[in-house]
This record gives sequence, C-alpha cells and structure tokens, in this order.
Amino acid sequence: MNKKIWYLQQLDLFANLAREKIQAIESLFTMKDYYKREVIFEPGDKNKVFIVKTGRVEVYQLNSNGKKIIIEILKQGSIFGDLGSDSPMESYIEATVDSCVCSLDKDKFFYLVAHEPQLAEKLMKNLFNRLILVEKRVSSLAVDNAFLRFVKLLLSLGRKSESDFGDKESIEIADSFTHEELSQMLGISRQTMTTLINQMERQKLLFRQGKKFRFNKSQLEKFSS
DNA sequence: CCATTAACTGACT
DNA sequence: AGTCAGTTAATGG
Repeated sequence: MNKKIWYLQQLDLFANLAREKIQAIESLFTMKDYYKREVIFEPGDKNKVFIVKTGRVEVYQLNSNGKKIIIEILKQGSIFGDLGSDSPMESYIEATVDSCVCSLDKDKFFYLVAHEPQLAEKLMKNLFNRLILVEKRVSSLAVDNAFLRFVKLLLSLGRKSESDFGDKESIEIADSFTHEELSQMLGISRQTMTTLINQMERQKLLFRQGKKFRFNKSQLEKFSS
C-alpha cells in the first residue's frame, strides 16, 4: 500500500475524503523529512504551502535585537506557508524535532481547494481560529505584563487541547513546552519564565505533572478580563 | 520596581 | 556533550 496515501488519510484535513479522491490528489504532494533545527521556510521564500505530517514545527520571527519571537508551534495536521501575499512573509519556520512535512506549491494548492470544496470549510475554520488566537497574543504583548500574558497563553493553549466545549474547570495542556519556548512566545527571558512559573505554583494557580501544566480555568479567567 | 543578562549549578539524556 | 530548569548577582529603564 502506498505510504504517502496512508499518511494523507491520517491527516485530519483529509480524514473524510474518499480513498479514490486521496489517490487522485496524492501526486500533488511531495513529502520531505527534516532534521531537528532544520529550517523549512525562511523570509524570501514564496508560494509554498506546507502541512505538518509528523513532528513539531515552530513559526517565529527575529526582533530587531535578533531575539526569537515564537508566533505558533504547530503539530500534526497544521498548515502554513505563503500563497503569494503582497507583503512578504517575515517568519522562519523550523522543525523543533525530526519532522516530516508535506509540501505543495501555490498553484497546486488552489487546484486542490477548487476541486475539493469540502476542504475549504475545514481550512478556513482552522485558519480563522488561528488568526484570532494570534491576534489576541499580539494585543496581549502590547498591553499586558508578563504575568497576564502567561495567563492568557495558558488559557488559549488549554482551549486548544480541550477543543470541544471546555466546560471543565480543571484543564490540562496536552502539549509540553520548555521554559525557553514559553518565554519566546511571551517575549520574556527564560529566567523570568522560570520564576513566573514557580511563583504561580506557589500561589496554587498552576500545577505540574511532569512536563504538563494543569490549572483551574475560572480561577485564571478572573485575571484575564 | 520589574525585567534582563550573565554565570553557575544540578538533573537528565 | 548537549539540553533543560532553578538560582543568584549585577545592571538598566
């Protein structure tokens, strides 16, 4: 059985697409393995779309001091890239662990969406959700202090891992992040991140099980008004 | 005061 | 050897 087809089927995006259809679009994709810390996309690259198949991929920019600012961390099924936008992308995209990524160029991507309209709905939901999350993070960066930024980050990461109606009080964040990664998402130093986490643990605002964070949703929401 | 950098440490791989 | 996390001291806006 064709390995590429099998992998495409595993992606949420193509989950309920008939097998024949997947076979038909299979040739549009190329798959590539990337080593840890290998750059997949950098400013100046154009007209390429990627879908994470396995591994973990980081979207980031460098600020004027050369410090890394993480925009998003993407896992299996997430899509990213440039579709010929007017202003060039300024992001780097890099594998944080060994990863496998599907790619296709802009024209093939549009061909695909035009021929499989069901994909458009999923894609747009996914993209708009992420746009909203990123917008929130940006305004938070501008107006909130480190503590509040972290609280909001926790809540949005928690929402992502609960995915459906997060009426639960106790939320666990499914993915694990290093202090370094969290600090780069918040625009603070690694040490400040560590002390912030420890403070919140002492105040019983945050709990840890190994590398995973757990917290009480409404308790944190009180801060983030 | 709050956050940052630098430097050292121990734990884990 | 390299990565990660916790701590301290000195510095700056």
